[in-house]
Amino acid sequence: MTGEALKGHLDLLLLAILADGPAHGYAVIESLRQRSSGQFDLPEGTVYPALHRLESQGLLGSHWSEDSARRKRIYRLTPKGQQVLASRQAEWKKFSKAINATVRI
Amino acid sequence: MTGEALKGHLDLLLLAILADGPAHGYAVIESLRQRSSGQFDLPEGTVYPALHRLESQGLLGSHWSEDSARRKRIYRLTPKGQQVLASRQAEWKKFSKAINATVRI
DNA sequence: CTTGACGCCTAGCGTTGCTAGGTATATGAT
DNA sequence: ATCATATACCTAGCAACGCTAGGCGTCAAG
Repeated sequence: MTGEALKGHLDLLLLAILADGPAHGYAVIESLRQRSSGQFDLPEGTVYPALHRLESQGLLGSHWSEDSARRKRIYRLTPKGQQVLASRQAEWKKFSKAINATVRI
Repeated sequence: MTGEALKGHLDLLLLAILADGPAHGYAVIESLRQRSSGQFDLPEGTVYPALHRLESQGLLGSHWSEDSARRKRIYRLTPKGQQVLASRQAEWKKFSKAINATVRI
């Protein structure tokens, strides 16, 4: 359903989800689905590598939760991640405005 | 400036430009730049292959203009291209709404 | 005891925008 | 005359990224 449209915008989505508080990968996928009313129903093979990428870039931190029998890797936004989120939001606004202006919607 | 954000949305832009009438590749690039106020300043290596792809998909037709000394390949929207443009526009609206809902803008 | 939800992972694929290079004509400045 | 710039086209190959498809393991319900 999404085609290739998501490319380059997934980071914004993940950072925005985690700006509401720490969460593990599977929960992120559910939040994505709920907030978008089912539009973003992303496979794990999309989300997990993206989270790893964001962590390797220093935008996310993670730790393994111990209180549950099922292992969960909890991600949280770093200060750098918050800054990048803000700039990604601004970029998205400019981008979508530019698309609308070009397509004349 | 665009990063990878454009991926999957270029077709929409090109179809929308050509919906205003036939044009050659170089003119399409200029229209893109003007309509987006400079945001979409795309290299030829991006636009020309994309036009070829759209033509091979039957969304565009083309012919070589003879009246000018400089050769120009004039592209025009096919009926199929108009249909696809309409659905791409609808997809873009849904997509941008879903992003805004997820990011909470 | 098997199905399904939960929860994680990664190798490799396909698409796509872009870089970098090439060709050629017209125009304006030096 | 010559050189730079704008116009106008092209393509091989690169890099990024979302996704498929597979795997591993826990837990609850039927």
